[in-house]
Amino acid sequence: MSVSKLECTPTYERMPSYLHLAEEAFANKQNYISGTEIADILGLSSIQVRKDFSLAGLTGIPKRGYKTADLISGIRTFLTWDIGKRAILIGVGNLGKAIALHDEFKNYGLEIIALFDNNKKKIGKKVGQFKIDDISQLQKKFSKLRPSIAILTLSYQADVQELASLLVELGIQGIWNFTKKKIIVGNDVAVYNADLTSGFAVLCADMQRRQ
Amino acid sequence: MSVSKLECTPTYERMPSYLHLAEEAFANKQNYISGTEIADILGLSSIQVRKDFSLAGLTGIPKRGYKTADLISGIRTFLTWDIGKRAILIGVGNLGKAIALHDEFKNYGLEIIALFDNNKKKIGKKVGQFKIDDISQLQKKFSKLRPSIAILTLSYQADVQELASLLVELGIQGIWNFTKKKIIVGNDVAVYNADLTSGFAVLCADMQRRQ
DNA sequence: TAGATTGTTAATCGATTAACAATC
DNA sequence: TAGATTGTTAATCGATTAACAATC
Repeated sequence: MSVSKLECTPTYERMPSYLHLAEEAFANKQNYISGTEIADILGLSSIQVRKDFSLAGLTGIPKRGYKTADLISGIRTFLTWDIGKRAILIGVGNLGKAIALHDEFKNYGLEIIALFDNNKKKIGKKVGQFKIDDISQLQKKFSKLRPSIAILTLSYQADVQELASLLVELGIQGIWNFTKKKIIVGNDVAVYNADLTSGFAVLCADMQRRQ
Repeated sequence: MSVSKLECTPTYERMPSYLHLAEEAFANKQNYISGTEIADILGLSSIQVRKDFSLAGLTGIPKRGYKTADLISGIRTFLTWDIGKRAILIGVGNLGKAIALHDEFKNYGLEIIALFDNNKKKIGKKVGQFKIDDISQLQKKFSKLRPSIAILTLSYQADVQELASLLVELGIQGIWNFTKKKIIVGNDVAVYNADLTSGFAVLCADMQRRQ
């Protein structure tokens, strides 16, 4: 009997919106929130909310609902957002800048510690608190930085696979890939493809469907 | 007998990467590409590629593969990317700016025609070729602009639902929602939630799984 | 207590994968 | 021709939804 893979990607995708809602409720001094209430606000079914919470090991009290404080700490633990993760960002274009300056990520345990680019005009310039590093120095600086995550926001002309292979060799554990290029890595490295055009394709299909 | 809903969201999500690959192959004077080749490059199974193409009405030739020129025009038609779509963008922060300046969206039929913000310091300033408009003028300017899509890149403190309801009332057909707030709209309006933290949650889960 | 809500098992639905005939 | 590849039907797998007992 083999161990189940237990993907539940859709469940993980929904978790941040549950967390956000629980934080709002908690800030409003609401101690409990029911699955029905959450479902109504997020446009989901209450069954799905309860099932998701069950998968995350979150329990509630019949007739009262879920304790907002428990939801917040429970979801953060479930997503490992209670553990700090060091990240480097490569490709400081407009999108890279937006992500680097999005200080809310800190709340999710994501700490961006360095920015890299290959453009001589950008290297040395400041973005927020960071001075942009030369990508040719990546290998040299990696061991001091010790990042577990690399955020790739390069232009699509770059050789993203070569860069990804180097990062894997250096010991990166996760790659948040905003480029259009798909990358192939070993089984011990996680890759999430966040190319914005995928979402736009789904939106277009949905618009067509609804006329 | 009711008509099938025919969601196939995962198929639509994969389409842009097929298109990108076909464009690259075509640019390299490669007239045909096989499903096996595409699968290898994208890290998918060839069965899935063939199934996706079948759903999109794309046909190939046994032993040769799919004509790259046909893939390009076929996928663009399937995604309605051959039809121009006018869009307004609301919330000109770092992410909004990055999307407004990302000129590649033009190739997908997305034409951003106006930017709005509520920050007095930003209104009137230029971003690329656009002068930022006052959000209070949205209703007044809408009928001249005639957008079908609204891109929401506001900060999460804003009342996104109120804004979305106004947009729907004015006749918007699709909302590309980058905020953390989920929005509820009628059945004739498409919403795609593109909150970046969902993807980060999946990446964290996958990293944990792979240790 | 009565009734609302949780938690879980079973049923359904949709997407992926397997198998294989058709074909250039 | 032989073999690689397409296209499709059937089987499997996983996620969603339904049903309902447990419970505060």
